[in-house]
Amino acid sequence: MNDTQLQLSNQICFPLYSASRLMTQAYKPHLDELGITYPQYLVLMVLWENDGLTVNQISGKLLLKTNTLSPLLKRMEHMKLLKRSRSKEDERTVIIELTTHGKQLKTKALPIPEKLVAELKSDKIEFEDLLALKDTLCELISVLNTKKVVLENQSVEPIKK
Amino acid sequence: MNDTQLQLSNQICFPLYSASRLMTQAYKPHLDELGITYPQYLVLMVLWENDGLTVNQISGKLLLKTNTLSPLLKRMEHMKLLKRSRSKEDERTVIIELTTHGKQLKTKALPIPEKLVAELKSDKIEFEDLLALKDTLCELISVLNTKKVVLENQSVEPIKK
DNA sequence: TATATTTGTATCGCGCACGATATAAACGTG
DNA sequence: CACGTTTATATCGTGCGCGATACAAATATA
Repeated sequence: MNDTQLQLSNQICFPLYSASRLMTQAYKPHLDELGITYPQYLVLMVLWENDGLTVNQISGKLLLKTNTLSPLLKRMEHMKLLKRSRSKEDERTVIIELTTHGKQLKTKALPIPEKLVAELKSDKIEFEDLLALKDTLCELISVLNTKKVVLENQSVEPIKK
Repeated sequence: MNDTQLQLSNQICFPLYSASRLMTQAYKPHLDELGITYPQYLVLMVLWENDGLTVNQISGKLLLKTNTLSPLLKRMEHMKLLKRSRSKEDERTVIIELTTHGKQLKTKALPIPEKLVAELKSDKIEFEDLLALKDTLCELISVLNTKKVVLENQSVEPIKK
């Protein structure tokens, strides 16, 4: 293990952290016009694609814990963006469905990605770089997400026999 | 503008957001042993490299607003990690200096990056991919950070004459 | 069928992040 | 020197994000 690698992991995580915050900030003025935050936008995107999901299903798609989603969804219900209701088949699960207002926001949200791409346009960044960025990020997420499950299983395994 | 491009900003922003959170989660067990959080670790890294910076200077290095840093630094002072003191030359600025405890943590933090690299090791991710990821992220940060300054200036310009 | 375990969601406490605002020190300009 | 402006930091309110915990419904097991 040499010094290059030692420095690299520091330099991967911090740019990741900063880029993520700056990107969210770049979305903000556009989302402000819809009166929603970035996490709320994520929930809406999931529901626009597939309405009527349970809290657990949204949790799986956004990689957010349910203790983050519960209050988030409750706020969105107060904002009349969606409706929460217990499932008839399984009283534990909560079904999340978009209201008319929630569905209508999709039209207003459609031009946002285009605006962001325009803002990101730069002499320095090639389109191919962004595609490669996306691919590596997804690999990274896959590895980190799998690793987490493994660690969780490891801690559970000794208990069950 | 085709569909691929239209969706790209979402396809970039969400992985960025998820990868950042998962990375912070991956750091957590290691930072727990030092009794610090990831943002606190960032502050320490900055100070280990260059002690005695002002709040503004730390803000510039971490791209965090001072209204985020003020309480963060205050918590770290209570934890006996650093000392805050007003500058003699300019009573407005606050100098942040590491305590002996804060300096000593560096030794315990040194092996952390190595452990993280080991955890990230995977068949799917090449070392070169991580280097490219870092480079593109830094370009992205540069563009987003510059854009923000430009937007701020634009909103100020009309006021001053 | 009782009881133990698992599952799905919610609540609580804490630490960020950030926009808006406040405040005192420093600076600039007439 | 007076006074308006800028600068450095802090405070406040809100919304995440998550670990720990709670709890009821569903499921498994004895």
